Amino acid sequence: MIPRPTITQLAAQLGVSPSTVSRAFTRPDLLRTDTVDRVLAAAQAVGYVPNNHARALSTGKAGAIGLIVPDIANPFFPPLIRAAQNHATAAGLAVFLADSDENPDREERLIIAMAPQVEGLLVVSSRLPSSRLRDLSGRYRLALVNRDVGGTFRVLLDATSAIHAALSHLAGLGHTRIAYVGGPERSWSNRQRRAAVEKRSRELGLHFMSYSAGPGTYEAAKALSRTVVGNGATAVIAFDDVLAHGLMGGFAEEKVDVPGDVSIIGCDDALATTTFPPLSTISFRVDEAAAEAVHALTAHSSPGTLPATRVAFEGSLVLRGTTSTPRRD
Amino acid sequence: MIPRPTITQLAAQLGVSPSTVSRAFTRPDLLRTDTVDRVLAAAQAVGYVPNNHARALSTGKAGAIGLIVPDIANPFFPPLIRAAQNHATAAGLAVFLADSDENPDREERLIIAMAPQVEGLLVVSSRLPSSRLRDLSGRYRLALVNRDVGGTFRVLLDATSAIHAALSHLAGLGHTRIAYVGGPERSWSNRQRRAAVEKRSRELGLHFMSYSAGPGTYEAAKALSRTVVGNGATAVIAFDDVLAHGLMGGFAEEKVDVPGDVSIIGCDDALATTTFPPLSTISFRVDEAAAEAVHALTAHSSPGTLPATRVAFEGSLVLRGTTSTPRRD
DNA sequence: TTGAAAGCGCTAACAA
DNA sequence: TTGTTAGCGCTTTCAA
Repeated sequence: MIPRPTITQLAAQLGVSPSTVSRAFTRPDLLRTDTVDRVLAAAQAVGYVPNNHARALSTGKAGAIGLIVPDIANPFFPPLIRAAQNHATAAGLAVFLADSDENPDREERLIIAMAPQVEGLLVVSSRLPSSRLRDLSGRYRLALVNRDVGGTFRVLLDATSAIHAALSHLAGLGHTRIAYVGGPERSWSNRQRRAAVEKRSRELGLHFMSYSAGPGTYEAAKALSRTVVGNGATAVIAFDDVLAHGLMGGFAEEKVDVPGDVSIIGCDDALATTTFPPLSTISFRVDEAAAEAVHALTAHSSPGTLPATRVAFEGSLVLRGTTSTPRRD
Repeated sequence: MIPRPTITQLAAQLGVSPSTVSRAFTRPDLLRTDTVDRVLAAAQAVGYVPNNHARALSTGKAGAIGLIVPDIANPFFPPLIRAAQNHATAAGLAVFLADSDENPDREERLIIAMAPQVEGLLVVSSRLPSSRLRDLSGRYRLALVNRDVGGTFRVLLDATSAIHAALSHLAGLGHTRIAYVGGPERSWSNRQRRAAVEKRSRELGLHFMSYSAGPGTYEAAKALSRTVVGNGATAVIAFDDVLAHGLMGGFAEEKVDVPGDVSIIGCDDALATTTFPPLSTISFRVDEAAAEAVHALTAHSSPGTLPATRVAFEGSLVLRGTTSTPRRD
């Protein structure tokens, strides 16, 4: 590992002051263009790279944001992470990623440990109680994603209208018995989606049934598949695509035809067309949501906590191959 | 955002020197236990958290490692990332994650940008040419995963013996025409796996065919499915589970039965039993590999570059439901 | 347009 | 066992 040249060494070598070198990088507008060029060229030549820690210490800006997700292995998160990463990079910031492992205590410890080292934290699909989140939001610069807590900055992926569309679609097909298969109980999205399915089902005069795939895993959903059809549901809306996929796996084993015997609609559009038949789902503009949150964090208009703001992106229903008219009995 | 107390303020408030506070955190063994307790209690009370940047600047240790992967959305990586994260956390280090987007140039830029800010970099499944990697490894503290470049520190997930087992298994079942469906050409794993399949096929007197699913996506593999069976393969070994899954998707659409008409074996065990039928695959001890690499990075025995070392973990064949005897023609 | 100097918060000799 | 002091590398007034 070649010892890294410092700003002072570069300056000495060039016969200028350290401030000049510094300015060549941070405020080139204050320097004559040829000095800037000279400094940059020399920096390039000796492989000078600014020391981020020194800069952070001096300026008080960390040059990084943090990103906390409950489960990186859930296919919903990687696109979100990538988007956040790209937007942060564009703003000249690195990103610290952490996985809370669906554990609220671990999540809180992560927030407290990371917050001081970064300019702000993107907390996605938090599993913390609202009161804790409100409290933490008052102490640290947090942008919540997919968690609707009053008094905080939050960007939401709102499935409500898409769920309405989904139920209208199913009702139009002739379905009358609808099941919702939920995911993690601490998930705001889960609660929101269940409520939307239930409310809209009642409005449309459909019979509503609710199930919970405890931990929200493929396996848990698969284990539920028999029960769901056994209770007469002809269409199911799943909390997310992982659960929808799990149900499909269960149905395949039990020779329950999708969509012949049962229609399925997932959520998140995380699986694209990798299921067979391709899964109908609810799609979100995840990239825009990430951009919004990152932007809020990096807009240095206000140095402290973010203003209480609620931004919601609506999802849209994407029909592929897992819905059809119910089988006549 | 409450302004963060500094070590000096805490010290003043306690009537001790800053060094005492510092030592309470870093070298408590040098202090009387009751002073340590007193300091820690006060720190807790006022919410003091050490400033990582100041510490890093002072000690020269960054308190973080970097992690670069080519595509976070590929299900192979999240478990690896989690494992690395857990081991790093256990060593008191944070982790910076970056996604190179399968782009070698971007990967190199990331290495150069991140290396100075961290204690070391875990570069997973690098897409850079070996010569670049060797060069970068000489300049920065890198631990490569899944890339076998002489002169570097690398930990490999070696599929060779498991592929031998897979081919013996298929040959035993009566298969004679084997196809390999490859992934990203820049992937060392891909080249290694293809070579292993080819070599072993010849040894067993099997007819070997090679295909490439260009970008290594589900869709690319799916598009290849017709060709593969069309050319008479009765068994296919895929570069990874994503490709295996894509082939299964294609076969399902074309009413080609798995494993009745064609047997499939994937690699990485990234999909668990979420396919139907459950995918036979090659499984690796990813967690151990990550631990090995993180450990090498954090073992401060040597401060500079890591020693040239080659650690290989063998994979194992996991038979689930996608292989059987070939259909008689 | 550039330089001098102070200081960001912490650690680590060296003293006491 | 604790305190004093001098930086770590950078930015940023303030002067020139």
